[in-house]
Amino acid sequence: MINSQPAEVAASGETAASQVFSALKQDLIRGRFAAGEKLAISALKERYEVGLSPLREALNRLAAYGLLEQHNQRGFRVPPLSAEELEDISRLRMQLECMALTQAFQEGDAEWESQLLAASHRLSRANKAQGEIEQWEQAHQRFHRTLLAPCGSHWLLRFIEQLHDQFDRYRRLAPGNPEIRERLDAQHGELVELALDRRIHDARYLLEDHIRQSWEVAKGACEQG
Amino acid sequence: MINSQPAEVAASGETAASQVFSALKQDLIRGRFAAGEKLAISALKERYEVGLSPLREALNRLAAYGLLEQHNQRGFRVPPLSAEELEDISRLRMQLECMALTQAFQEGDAEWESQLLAASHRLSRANKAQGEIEQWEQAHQRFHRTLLAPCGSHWLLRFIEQLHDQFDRYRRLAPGNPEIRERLDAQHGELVELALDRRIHDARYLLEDHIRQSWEVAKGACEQG
DNA sequence: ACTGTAGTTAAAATCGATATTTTGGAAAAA
DNA sequence: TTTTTCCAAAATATCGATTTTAACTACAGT
Repeated sequence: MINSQPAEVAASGETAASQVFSALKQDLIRGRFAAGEKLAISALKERYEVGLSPLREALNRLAAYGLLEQHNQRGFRVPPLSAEELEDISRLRMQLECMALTQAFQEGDAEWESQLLAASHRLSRANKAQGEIEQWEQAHQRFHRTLLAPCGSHWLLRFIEQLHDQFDRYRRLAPGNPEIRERLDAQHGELVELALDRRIHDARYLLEDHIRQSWEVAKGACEQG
Repeated sequence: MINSQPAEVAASGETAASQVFSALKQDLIRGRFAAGEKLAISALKERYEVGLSPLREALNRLAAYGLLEQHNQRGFRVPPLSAEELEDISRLRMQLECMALTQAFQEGDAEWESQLLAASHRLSRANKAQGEIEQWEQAHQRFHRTLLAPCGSHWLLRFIEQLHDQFDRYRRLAPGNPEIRERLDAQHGELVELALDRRIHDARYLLEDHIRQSWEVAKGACEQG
C-alpha cells in the first residue's frame, strides 16, 4: 500500500510534530503572531492541519526553546517584546559571537574559507532579488552560521543560534532602515576579508559593531504602534 | 464533587506533564538511566504512572532542553557521555559564569550579600549531613544560582543553568574524590568572602579554578566501566 | 452600587484506541 | 556462507473522545 501523501510532505522520517514545530517556529520568528498573544490551540489545529497531539508536542518544544511561554493549565502565549530583553539578547550576542569568532579564526581551514566565500556570495545575490525576503533571510542566517561554525564548541553554537532566533523576532518586526541596511550588507563582505586574513582583532570589532547596528534597527519593534 | 487526589500531588496548577518533566529531568541528571540508552515509552508510563500524552510532552520538552535526543519515528535516547563534550561544557561554563560573576559583583546589593551568606551557610550545613545527598545537591545548585543571580542577564543565567544541568550528569556519575571534594567545599566559602569585598579579579580566578577542579572530578564519568 | 458566589461556557489536559513505522528474524535466492 | 526479501511483532506517532480546569456571567446578599 503506497503512501499517497501530498508532495510537500516529501522529507522522509518527518513526523507531523516536527513539521508543525518547524512551521510554527518560522511563523513565530516572522512575527505572524502578535507579541503577548494567547494561542488558541484549536485555531492552530486548523491552521497547520494537524491533530492535537503533534501540535501540543510542537508547542512544548517551542516553549522549552524559549519561543513560547507555557503556563500550566492556561495554555501557551507568545512572549512579549521589550527593549530590556532586546538589550540583553543583543549584548549577549556580542559577547558569545565574538568568543566563537576568535575560536573559529583559529580552527578554520581552507574548506571553511571556501564555504564562507560561497555563503557570502549567496547572500549578496539574494540581496538583489528583492522579491524573495525569505530567501535572503535564509542566506543571511546561513552566512552567520558558517562564519562561526568551526569554533569547535557545540554548545556555544547552540546558544548563539537560539539568541539569533530571539533577536530575529525583533528585527523582522521592526520597520526597515535602508541606510543601516546598506551598512550591514557591506559589513558581511568585510567580515569575509578579515576572516581570510585572520585579522581577529578587527573582525571582533566589526562583528560587535554589526550586532550593535542590527540592534539599532531591531529597537524599532519595541515602540508601541 | 471533591477532587480526592493523593497528598503528593499537592502543588496547585501542576499538570501531569510538568510533573513528569521535573521527575524525569531529575532522574536524567542523577544518572538513573544509562548513557546512550533508548527510552522505552511504555516502561516510563508505568514508572511515572502517567498516560502517554503528558509523558510525550515531557519528553519533547527535555529533548528541546538538551537532556534527551529525539529521533523522528524512533523515539528518545539518553545522550551519550563523552570527554569531548564535557570539555566543551566545562570551558563554556568557565567563560559564561565568569562573565556573569563580573556583572553580579557590579549589580549585587546588600540583599544579595545576605542571601549569599544564607545560601553558603545552608550549603555547609548540608555538607555535614552526609546522609542526604539530594539535599546537598539542592543547596549547592542554589548557592551557585544565588552567586550569579544579580548579573542582570536573563538569557545568560538561563544558559548557565542549562550547562550546569549538563555538567551535573557527568559529575554525579563520576566516582567521588574526597581530596578535591574538600577543596571544592572550601572554595564556596572563599567565593563568598571575595564577593562581599567585590574582589572581582580574584573571584574570577577562583571560580574558574572551581569549575576546573569539578571538571577533573567529572572526567571520572567518561572512563569506560 | 459593590462584593462575593454559584452556575455556565470555553479551553486545556488527559485518556483509550488506532494507524504507521521501525525492527528483528526467518525463509528464499545468490 | 552471504545477501536479499518478506513477514510478524513491537514501538512510535496520531486521532477522537472524555475529563478536568479556568474564565466568564448572572445573581443574591449586604
